[in-house]
Amino acid sequence: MARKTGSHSEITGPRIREAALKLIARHGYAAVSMRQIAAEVGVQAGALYLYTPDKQTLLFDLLKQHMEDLLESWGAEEKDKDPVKRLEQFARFHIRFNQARVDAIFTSYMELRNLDAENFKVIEKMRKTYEDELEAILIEGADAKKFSVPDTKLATMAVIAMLNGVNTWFREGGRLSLDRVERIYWNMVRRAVGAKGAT
Amino acid sequence: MARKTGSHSEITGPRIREAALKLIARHGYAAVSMRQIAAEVGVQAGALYLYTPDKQTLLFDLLKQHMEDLLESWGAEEKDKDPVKRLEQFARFHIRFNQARVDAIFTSYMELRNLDAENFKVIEKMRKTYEDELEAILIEGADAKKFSVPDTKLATMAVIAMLNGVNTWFREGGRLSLDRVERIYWNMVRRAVGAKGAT
DNA sequence: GTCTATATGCGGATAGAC
DNA sequence: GTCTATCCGCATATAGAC
Repeated sequence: MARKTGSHSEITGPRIREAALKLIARHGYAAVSMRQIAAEVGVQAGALYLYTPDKQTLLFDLLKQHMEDLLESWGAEEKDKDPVKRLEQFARFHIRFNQARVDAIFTSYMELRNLDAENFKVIEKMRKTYEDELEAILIEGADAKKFSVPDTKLATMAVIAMLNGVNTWFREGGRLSLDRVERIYWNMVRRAVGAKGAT
Repeated sequence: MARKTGSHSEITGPRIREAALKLIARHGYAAVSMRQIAAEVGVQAGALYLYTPDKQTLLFDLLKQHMEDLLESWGAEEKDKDPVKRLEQFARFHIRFNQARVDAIFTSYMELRNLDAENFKVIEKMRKTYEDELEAILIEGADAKKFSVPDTKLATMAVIAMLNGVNTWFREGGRLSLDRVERIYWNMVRRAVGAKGAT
């Protein structure tokens, strides 16, 4: 109400991150200039520095926010007790989450090398935390003789890589619905880890 | 013999591509300058333009040469008649080939978006050709009831994504030998596509 | 909170000497 | 075949007006 004309701080911040994410996903961090981001938002380049101290921090904030979203979203899922069911839940969650944020996912994988050393460590730790969630399922299932995995670490990496692959080719409105893709991938994951029973 | 002092054309060309690949893999195409590439080779920036008309063409040549290597190497493999054995052959070939050229593989995936439209089409076509090699194996095996895959296209993408994932974590001299990794991944691939018999 | 103007440096690419 | 010198534009980031 008492807001001054031309004052938009509450919406400009998010819009900058949105624009930055979109442009960086398409062209890459190094190839996108602060001027381009500003133009996409509809402000001048100098105005961006009211919201971020520098370009590097902007990138870091994008990746950090994404990882927080990911960890919180998975954390908020109601987990099934059965490790086989929980693995299905993870597979479907991962595919759906990735598909809903293609730009953030793509950027998170592509721009890691453009983080400076300290920022990199932070993001890597969060990624590791997420991978550990999957590995914990595999370990529990293997201990209960419900999975047959010679190496849970490798199986973790294999499953995540396979699921991530969906984003490289899936497009809404194509040949297959996302639900069908989830089902087919879950079936491949299930067999890859030698899951017994359930589903 | 009759070569002039300071004339190194036969070795400078390859050295430029080598240096460019190394730097681009580490920092990204947009982040690497022609001056940096020149410094890595030990020449001045202007000299690079004797070997490439511009930076874009240099990137394209790197990716194209890599794809040619890939297609030729797979083409040169003695193929087994049994689709199950041929799938194992493909999986092991893919892991080994990728591991022997981490920079080229990484760059080929990361820098696609930095190719201009025409160059992109060329590389995409070559990539498609390679993927079709895998799909052909899956189709043949599915027809012979040796695989159980509801969708050969998805299975192709899933297998390639899974195998590509090895490069994100495998390091020579680590916990596992490459041969052991190949064996474990082949086992996961085999089960993911529901392969009967053999191994 | 945003703009305009600007400092300062690096980018790709080319010209011409050796 | 390579080097030095250079054109010219765009980059990040900041200062100060409104």
